[in-house]
Amino acid sequence: MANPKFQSPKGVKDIFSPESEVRRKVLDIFAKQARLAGYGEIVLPLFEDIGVFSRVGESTEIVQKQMYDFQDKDNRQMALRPESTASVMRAFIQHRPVTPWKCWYEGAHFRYEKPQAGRFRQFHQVGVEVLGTNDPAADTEVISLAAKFFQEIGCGVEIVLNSLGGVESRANYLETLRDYLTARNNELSAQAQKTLSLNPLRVLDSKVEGDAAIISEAPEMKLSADDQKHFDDVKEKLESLNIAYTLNKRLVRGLDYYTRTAFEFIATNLDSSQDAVGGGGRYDGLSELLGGPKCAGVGFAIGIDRTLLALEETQKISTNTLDVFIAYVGAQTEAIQMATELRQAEISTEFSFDNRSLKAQMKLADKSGAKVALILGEDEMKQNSVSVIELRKASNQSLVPQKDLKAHLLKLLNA
RNA sequence: GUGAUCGUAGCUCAGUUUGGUUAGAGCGCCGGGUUGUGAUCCCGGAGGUCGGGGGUUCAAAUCCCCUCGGUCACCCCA
Repeated sequence: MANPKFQSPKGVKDIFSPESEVRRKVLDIFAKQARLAGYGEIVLPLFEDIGVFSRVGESTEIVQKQMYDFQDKDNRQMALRPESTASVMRAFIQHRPVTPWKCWYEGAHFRYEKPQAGRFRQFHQVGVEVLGTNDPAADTEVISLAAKFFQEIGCGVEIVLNSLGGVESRANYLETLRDYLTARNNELSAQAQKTLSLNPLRVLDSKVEGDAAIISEAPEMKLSADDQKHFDDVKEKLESLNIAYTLNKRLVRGLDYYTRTAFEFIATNLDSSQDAVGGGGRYDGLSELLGGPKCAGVGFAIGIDRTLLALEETQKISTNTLDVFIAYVGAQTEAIQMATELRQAEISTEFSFDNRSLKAQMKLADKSGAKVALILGEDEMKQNSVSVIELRKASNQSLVPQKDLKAHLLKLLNA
């Protein structure tokens, strides 16, 4: 990094090929899986009125200190989206699509945080939401869709599952827990005390050793009969699909709006503290929070940057390589024409600029990874033909009439 | 937000402890090794105001301060 006058902002990165190629592939696989399950894409704004997000998680860190907010020229308080569920909900309330409504999305999200392994200020998420049903089958479908995605891209994940109770039992439990923890406040770590004032549920997630005893003695969430039945149903259906999961009563999630089913996807080969590659759950009270009708919902979000990080170790996804490299001697125009024709036939083709020496061009051809090099020089032009060299095989060169070139190449490339 | 650590060619780094002639290596890049042929090999070349700013000194990549950025942990989360 010499002395560039400008560089990318803190916590934000440029992604070059071939890394970007892998990423594209992963995104395509997600889109395909979502469509296969009948989800339609929703393209949302990257920023919203700040209220859309702040309403939804007043006590969360995401809203309290990680919001990338700004004032526009009309003095409106806006925020770059830190997540998309709230945006989806806002769009739903605004346009009222027929329910049950299933959508998927993909795009950049922003959180004003100190960057770290697997954590950036701009990061890419994909996700789905199902609105207008509390059928446990929806929970299961959503989880199995994510599981299928991870399987397709070859990323090992552990599915962690919990139930946070319905809107009412969750609220009741929150009170019980708050009372209990407040009573023992002075025994808690300073960190936990701070968390307690924000969200008692998340104290259960404390990793401070001294808090362990207090946490283990804490009253447990009692699911109502309905909530328990719902949860059992979700589990049963997951089992019927052979989707393995582990239960964890401590799983709480970062946003406050979750109710009933909550889940997380933990990358098995990521040992950094940022090993959650995705998460989601049910949010049956969210619509009302944003001034909408009563409307149940369930969904998840998956962090693509982190997923890619987890994938790096396994390198399961291969990127495309070039098919043909055209080297030319005094025939640049013909080379361009030929490249255009081959591309038309969906043969990926490249040639070099700047009229370089044949030797230089052959070196480029080799480095480009092309399977075949073509030479278009005076001799070939005279005979209306092209020299075809199979780069990955021991010296294998032949002269092919230009009219037969396409067919010849297709045969070589498909062999 | 708290803390640690790093920042020298496009990349990976040496040199910083014990300040001192034109700042090095490997890889990569460009060119050449006779007429139009890739890996390998040989030869040559380009490329750095040592992240930026200030200070100490006869002298700073090397010491001090500030700042920006990277990395990592805590917090939290995707």
